[in-house]
Amino acid sequence: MSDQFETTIHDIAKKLNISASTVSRALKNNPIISEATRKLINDTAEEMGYRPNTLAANFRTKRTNTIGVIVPLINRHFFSSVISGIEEVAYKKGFTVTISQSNDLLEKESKIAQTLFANRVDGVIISIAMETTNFDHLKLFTSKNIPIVFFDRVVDEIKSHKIVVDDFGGAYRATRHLAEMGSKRIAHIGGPLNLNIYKNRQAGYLKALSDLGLNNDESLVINNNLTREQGIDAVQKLLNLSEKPDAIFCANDTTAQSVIFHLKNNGYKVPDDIAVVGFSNEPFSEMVTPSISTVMQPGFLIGIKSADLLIEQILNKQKEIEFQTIVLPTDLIIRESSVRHK
Amino acid sequence: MSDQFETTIHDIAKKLNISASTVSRALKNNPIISEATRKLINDTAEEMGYRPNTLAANFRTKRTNTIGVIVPLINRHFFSSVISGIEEVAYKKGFTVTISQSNDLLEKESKIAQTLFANRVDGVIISIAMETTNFDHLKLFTSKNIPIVFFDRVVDEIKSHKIVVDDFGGAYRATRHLAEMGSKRIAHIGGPLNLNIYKNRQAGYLKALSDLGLNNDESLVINNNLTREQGIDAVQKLLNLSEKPDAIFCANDTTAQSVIFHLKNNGYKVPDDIAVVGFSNEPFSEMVTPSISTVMQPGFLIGIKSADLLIEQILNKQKEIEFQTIVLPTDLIIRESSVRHK
DNA sequence: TTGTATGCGTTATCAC
DNA sequence: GTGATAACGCATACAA
Repeated sequence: MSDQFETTIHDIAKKLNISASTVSRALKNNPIISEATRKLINDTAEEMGYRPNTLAANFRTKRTNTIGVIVPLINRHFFSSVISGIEEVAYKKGFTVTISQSNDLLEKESKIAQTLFANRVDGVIISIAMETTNFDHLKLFTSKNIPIVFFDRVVDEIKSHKIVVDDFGGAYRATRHLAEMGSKRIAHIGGPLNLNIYKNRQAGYLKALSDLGLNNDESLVINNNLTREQGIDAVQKLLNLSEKPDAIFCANDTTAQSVIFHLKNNGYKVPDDIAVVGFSNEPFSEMVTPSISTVMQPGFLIGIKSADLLIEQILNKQKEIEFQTIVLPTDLIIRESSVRHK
Repeated sequence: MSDQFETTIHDIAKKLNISASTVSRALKNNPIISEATRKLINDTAEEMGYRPNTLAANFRTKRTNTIGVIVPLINRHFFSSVISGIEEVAYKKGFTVTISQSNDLLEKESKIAQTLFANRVDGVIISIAMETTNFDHLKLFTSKNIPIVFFDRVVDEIKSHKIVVDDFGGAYRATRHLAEMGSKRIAHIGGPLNLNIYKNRQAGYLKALSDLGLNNDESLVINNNLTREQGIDAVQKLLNLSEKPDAIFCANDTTAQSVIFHLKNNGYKVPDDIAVVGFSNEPFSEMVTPSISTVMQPGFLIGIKSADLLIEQILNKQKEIEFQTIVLPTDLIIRESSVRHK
């Protein structure tokens, strides 16, 4: 019941009448140790039930082989996909992943950062909270030369690797697609513009409109936090316009779904009366009726790339690094909610 | 650019001409230290930019304030909800959460367990992989008196706290509900029976049938791994029967969705020809058409409870604990896929 | 190829 | 209340 005795490298050394350093080297497969002694040591270690004390090693080396991940909310498909990708890479490379959620609150994000810092994570992967506009808590890491990789919601002010998706291009193609389906008055329900992702989606939408020669009517653009309730409010506002839209490009799928729901409830046909495109390709979007056209973001791949870049940086800390911003492609997935039958 | 100098308690001690032990005590708010010196020390610490070295403390105390979580797949709504709950509690109580996914593979689960063990996590929360039938890798923890809490997919062989939901009751109510909607031949697509959750769901189904006086036709029960593809195979088998079912109770929502999809494609009306109920209340189930009747499991609450129990155990390690199995209620959510209009 | 000596920063034990 | 000292288990610079 009580914690047992633990064998250390010293115990092994004593038993074999060799030094602890040799044991230490042998166990880490240091090539300087002869094959014979290595084998002897490994066998004895196993026989004695030796288990390395990671805590001691971490303490000694000042490294933890741990990477910290901060996301707004674990329980969101996009983020859990990213985490899944991070975890996969990290696991393969012998890193442990510590995950925290900011709940989109700056204060919590800041506390988490301090905890991770105190726990000496070797690096951080983060998508910042909606609230976050001050980045002092992240400068903790950069000031100590601890690498950060941003994804999705990135911070321009901090020099680091960044992984984003082509929000602009995705939004641009979505908007053009709506036009190609015969829409003339294309509305947009967007997110908070302090976040680049939403700014870029909106920019893509606007650029498409101007390229298409459609006049940009400001009453057709509504920005909110993209919740289900706000989606309903927004679409109702659009329906109250004297000139209603004939298409709506929503900056996420949740909004698209609530928009479609509200339209159907009010006797509008989707896509025939009003076509809808969302963003993110949440799992539900292909399952609902009508299935939702949307823009796919490769969450799992983002996770893979983020972890790859971070770990590379951790392992090559001395090197001067040229920071890159990787833009992963988005894909327009055309489904029922935007394809007119007439 | 290079890692800076770090102030230690010795630096503070030297500056104040006191001993390091006093500094250590003061910084940990040990009441034995006088208010005056405590304040002096705290102020000096701040002034000198002191930050505690968690690694050293962990090493010394053999504790990490970290709890390890192992789930089959992070990127599944139920599991990410649980994780979300765990993270919330852990964060409040000053614990860090390390998350790994087994991908439902015993080998990976086992390696993860060893890593967590080597990293000296203070406790583990786990839902075991579908494959897992041997538990040696988990006995690692119990043998060293490191607490484990199981949730969802629990292990009878290991003594510990367990959090499950009332699978039996949920399945029972789902089946009765299908009967109340006029179904006479109720089929069941279940999961692997080495997992209690699926065994219990199946038992609830069977008990309901017997209570209802419906004869239990073995050809109406199919067990598989509940993937989308296997769901389609299973429902096709059921449709090939000379006496087809008029209702199907599926052990998860993914299967329910693929079953409904296949039924619609083959000209069957859901629920009128064949009613369907799923299990888990995945987010998509209320959004699809027809919306899926299902059994709700309180994922977030499971996370909260698991973390509460685990942390309590960690903090009271000396006490003999009476292990409990907490059964959280499930709720039948009735939607379109099971409500007949005639 | 192996051994010796030392230190990492903290906490625990004992003494005062 | 405070101080002196000894670990904790490992890794590494240096010596041989």
